[in-house]
Amino acid sequence: MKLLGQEDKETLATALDHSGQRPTPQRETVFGVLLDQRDHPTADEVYARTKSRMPSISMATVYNCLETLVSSGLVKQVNIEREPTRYCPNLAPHAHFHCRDTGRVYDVPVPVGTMEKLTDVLPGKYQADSVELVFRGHLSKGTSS
Amino acid sequence: MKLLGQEDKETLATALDHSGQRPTPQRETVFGVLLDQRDHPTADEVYARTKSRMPSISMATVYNCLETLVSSGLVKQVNIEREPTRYCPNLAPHAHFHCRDTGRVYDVPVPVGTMEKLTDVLPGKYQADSVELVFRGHLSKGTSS
DNA sequence: AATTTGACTTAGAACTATTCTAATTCATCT
DNA sequence: AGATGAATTAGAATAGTTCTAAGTCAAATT
Repeated sequence: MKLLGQEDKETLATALDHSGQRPTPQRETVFGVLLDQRDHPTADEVYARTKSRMPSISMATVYNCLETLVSSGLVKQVNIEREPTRYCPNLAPHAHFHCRDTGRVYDVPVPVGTMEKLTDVLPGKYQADSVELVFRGHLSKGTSS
Repeated sequence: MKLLGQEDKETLATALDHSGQRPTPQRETVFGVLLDQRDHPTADEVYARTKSRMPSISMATVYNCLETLVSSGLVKQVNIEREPTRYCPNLAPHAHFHCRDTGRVYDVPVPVGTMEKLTDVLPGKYQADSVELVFRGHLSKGTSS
């Protein structure tokens, strides 16, 4: 899939507008890249994929667009160890699994309320507004992708 | 406290020996720095603190020592967002709280079994050998340090 | 006790992901 | 059409960390 659907386009426009920013072809294309292949690409990977759809785009713009998308709340950054930042358009609360063999990062859905429940371990003085849960390990063999 | 106690020295020697490495004055001093002030210092901070006890030490050696301690299992790295890596000699399973105001990182003790239990959300093909739980937010006012 | 060996330390260069800068382009508003 | 300001761009700069190559040191061997 090459272009952003009408629905996604409106999601983007609304979210950007809400944070006082404008939809642009570059932002739409980058957003489309993230929606099309949800494998937590790095900025480099987003750049490569975006360039194949819009050859004139620059790395700086990719970083700018990603930052814009993050600030508008449409995309989340995923940082694991000291590896390059990855980008994730999955807005539902979820955990991540980081495969030591391939370096790949997988979304792990969690039952509703699970992430919020975790804050129960926090002593009262800590007011958490975000919870991050990352597993690291291996995929059992016989699994693909 | 300036020097490593006999007990800690033996812990260090044993752990290093176990991974085929040697205890050295630099490694002992860096380890002592981490044990003395458990505030998740960055390499820069460890360097500054170590230098005040052993002025001739170099940044490269601090990185080397930290890496040695990590590889021997005595110290854990704590990575939050893209901030500099922090170092933590707390080996018990625990979570972290990252204060958005100060950037400080706090250990959050969790009930025995809690971290392990989290792996229940993982589909079978994911074999986790480590679980990382990080909260981000603010400290309610009226609390110190 | 001198020599060898190999691990450890060190200074500085190199690397990499990301951010910054300053110039240009572009769309919108008068 | 001209002005305004946001967005894009190339390349320079930055920062944390790792690498390199030379020097040091302690233990093992002669």
